[in-house]
Amino acid sequence: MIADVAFDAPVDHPFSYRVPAGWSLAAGQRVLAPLGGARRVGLVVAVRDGDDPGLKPLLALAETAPALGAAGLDLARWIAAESLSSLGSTSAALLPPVDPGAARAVAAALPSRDARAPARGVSTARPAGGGPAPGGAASGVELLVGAGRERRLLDRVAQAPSALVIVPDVEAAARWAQRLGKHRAVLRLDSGVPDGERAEAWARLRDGGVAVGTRSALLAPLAPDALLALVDEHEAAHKPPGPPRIHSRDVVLERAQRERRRALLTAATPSVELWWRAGERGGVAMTPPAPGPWPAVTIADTRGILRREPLTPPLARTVRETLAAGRRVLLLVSRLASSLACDECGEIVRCPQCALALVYTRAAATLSCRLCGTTLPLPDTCVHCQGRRLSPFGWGLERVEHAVRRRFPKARVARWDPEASRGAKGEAQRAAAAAAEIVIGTRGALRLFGPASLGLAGFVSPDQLLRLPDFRAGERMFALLWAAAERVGAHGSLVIQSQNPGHYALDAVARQELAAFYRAELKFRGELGYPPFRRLALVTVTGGERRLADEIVAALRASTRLTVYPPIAERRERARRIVVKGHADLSAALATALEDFRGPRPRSRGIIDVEVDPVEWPS
DNA sequence: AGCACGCCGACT
DNA sequence: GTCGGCGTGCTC
Repeated sequence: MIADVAFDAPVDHPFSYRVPAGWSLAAGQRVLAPLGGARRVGLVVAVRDGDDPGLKPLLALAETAPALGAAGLDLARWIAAESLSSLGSTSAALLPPVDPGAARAVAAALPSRDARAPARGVSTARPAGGGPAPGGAASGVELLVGAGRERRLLDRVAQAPSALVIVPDVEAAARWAQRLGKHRAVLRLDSGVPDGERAEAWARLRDGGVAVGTRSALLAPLAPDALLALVDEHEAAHKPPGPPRIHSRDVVLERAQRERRRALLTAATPSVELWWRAGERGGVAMTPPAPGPWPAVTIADTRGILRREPLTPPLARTVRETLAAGRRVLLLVSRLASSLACDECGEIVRCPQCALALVYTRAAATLSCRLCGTTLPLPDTCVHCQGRRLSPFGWGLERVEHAVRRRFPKARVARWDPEASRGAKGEAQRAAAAAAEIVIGTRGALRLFGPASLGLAGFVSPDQLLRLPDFRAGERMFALLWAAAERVGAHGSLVIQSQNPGHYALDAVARQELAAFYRAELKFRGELGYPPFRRLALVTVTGGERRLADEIVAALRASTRLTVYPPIAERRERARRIVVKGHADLSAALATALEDFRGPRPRSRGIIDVEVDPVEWPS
């Protein structure tokens, strides 16, 4: 017998090994094998008949039963293909860590057919989870939005015979394990528990039960009637850098469809992509959200002012009233963006083709588009109001803190700095923030406050988010404003200072009307050919010869399915970034176009990195 | 990804 | 005369 094994390495072809006599081995099982002189863990992707004396033998089993069944392995293949990544790196990121102790024990038990090797490991065993639910009647994907969505998810999981709940990060996993664990035991598949416990949870879940995990648990084998859930779909942590290079939501939707499984997704502010799929044709059901507690929302126009003083009279007044009422204040400041806006009307200088905020380079006195690469000289006047003052002005944490201390000298003020919020320094800062009456921070500071614990959330200049050179800038701002409103609740205030007071995102928050935002945003996305109507990919070319990037552009241009924007030099010198726009078949079109540059015998030196459906736009 | 092999500078 | 820099290339 020969086993084909995929490794966590940037080679996307498997390596073949001889299977020692007497072993029971199945695709989806991890093994230890010699590779490049080292013992490495790999995933068996196929077992076939044959005998090649030139092959090295496998060294040991890394687990007694396959971590993935046939369906799980196939889903991993789909993710790898969809993200143009290797199956080895993709599956390594989607499996629990191998317990080295257990691996040794398994090795010691072989090659004798020891009773400790469960029958499940035999290649004729049933697929480990992933089989279609009997009858197939239970399938369906539902999006839960609005007030009470988490309560509804808890109820639905409580009613389900079995469930896998995917959350954005380990902290959320601990929190949800506690919430779900009130009535029944909860298996944890995230890195917040010891590896042994995690591996055991992975193996037990296929027999039923409720499990919580981060995206690394997306392929966990499930009982046929298990519910699949994804919490806070809008969180960026569902697609962090690194493998698996796909959004967890896309895996959940694909898995639900393949396995005819019920799936629930919750979000305060769903991604535009998901909201669109919740429309008539997308196959995702959504109940219109019922209005929940909402603060009094004030939008303060800052056009033409706000150069010396970060707080407008409405915001300053509300801060004073909130402090007088003995309640806490959070002032939200956004990171400075390197783009220009009109001081008079607030209009942001944008690319005429792409509508992205143009990146302002002071030294070169130019504006350039991060998508299409267009570079323009600095304009003299605002295209909207003919105003003559265009500036990169913005408020940072320090400047706002200084101004607030001057204005409210008796108040306890603390700054919440995302850079310093970890470690011992973070603890001190956390304590200071917990005792403060006014906290000045970035979006991460919202986590400091429980529901309805805030008297006032004030946005000093959320327009800075709109100035980011990202087509999701509006979505980001909307999500942040909405999250703040939810934290304030019914008995507090939300004050939004803005140079764009008529922006549809502000209007939607003020009216507590989710649909109003998505209507306008989808119109914008459709007109300019952004997701969800078209798909994007970033191709970054590093190293190689000068001509490599040009050759790749030529290869991509040859595809009728792709629109290619010329390369933009990255800050890291020698790296050049190409933006590609495509359709639903983007991954396949990219794979075909780049065939000669990838694969086992690449025709070129240099690193070609492909990020499909990027969430974080490099700026 | 590791890890080796491979040709050009500062050391016992 | 060697030790070692990490640039290219392979790993079943």
